[in-house]
Amino acid sequence: MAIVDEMVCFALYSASRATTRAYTELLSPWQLTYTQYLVLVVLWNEGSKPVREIGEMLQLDSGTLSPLLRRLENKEFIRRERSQNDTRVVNVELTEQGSALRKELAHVPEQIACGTGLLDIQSAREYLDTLHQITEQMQKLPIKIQPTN
Amino acid sequence: MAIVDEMVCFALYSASRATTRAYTELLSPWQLTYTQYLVLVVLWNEGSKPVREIGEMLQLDSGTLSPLLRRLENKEFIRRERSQNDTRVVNVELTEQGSALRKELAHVPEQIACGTGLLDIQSAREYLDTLHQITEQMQKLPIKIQPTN
DNA sequence: CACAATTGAATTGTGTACAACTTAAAATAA
DNA sequence: TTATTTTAAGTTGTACACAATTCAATTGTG
Repeated sequence: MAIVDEMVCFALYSASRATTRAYTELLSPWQLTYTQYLVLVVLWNEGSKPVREIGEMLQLDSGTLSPLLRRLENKEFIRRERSQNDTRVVNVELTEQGSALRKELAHVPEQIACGTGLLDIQSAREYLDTLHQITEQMQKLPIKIQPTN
Repeated sequence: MAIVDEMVCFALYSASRATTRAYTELLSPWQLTYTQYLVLVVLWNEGSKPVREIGEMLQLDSGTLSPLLRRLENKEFIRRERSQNDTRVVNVELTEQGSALRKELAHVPEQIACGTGLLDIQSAREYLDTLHQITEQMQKLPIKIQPTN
């Protein structure tokens, strides 16, 4: 059984990489990576957001986000502005160009949907549940001794 | 539906990263990454193999493998030797230490199995099938015009 | 044989991931 | 209020992942 689980992990790793490649290929005319696209999706759906909240939603830390946001800023899809209330916080907002991308990239979800090969919403949702369960369980592994200081 | 498919892609990406983190945490006493572990698994199961074949099995190219193998060689878990027949080919073989790791790391699959939360072989296999299907489909995306030169 | 095309591995360059650290600012406690 | 702690973002360093290129060796073809 343990060997099958390791096969599941490898399959997960392979499927994730294949998916990232497919996205990046689709997004190549805009010179966007999958992770950059994810940040844009967050902003399209949620509006301006501080770096920390984007990080929470995508489970990415500032070590990943800071340089990524700098690149999105250089491409002029986003702007970064320090918050007035709390100058530690940097708010990320879409530029005109960044907002316009939403329509330009409307074909991406459709294209990707062909790639999952999932036929009905029912099975897709069940699939999602299992993936969420794996993510949650893996985040608990390995069972660490809680720091007590 | 397309939105659900994008959710599946993100869930895949999250689950894969959580899995890699769990492995790397488990492997940290040996200073091994998940990808390095995968290469060792290949060698434990298949014996010495040229770089190209390892790359085929893990779907990794020489740009990833060459530096990774150098690191495994520095740790003295593997050796690299140019083939006599075809000097383009580099064969990768386990060292004594590298072979010994197999027993030392026997606990890893068990630990990881707890992390998938998959209860029976039946559902695990079904899950595997779907992951393979996604990987295959994604590799076909986007439908590219075949170069005709 | 000669030469063009292909192959195997390595290298270079870009972009994540992520741990560990730094710095400044804000919240809390003493 | 001062001192301590916590928090937000950025920086540094390591290691994939992968496209593109290089180089040498081999294979194929005329």
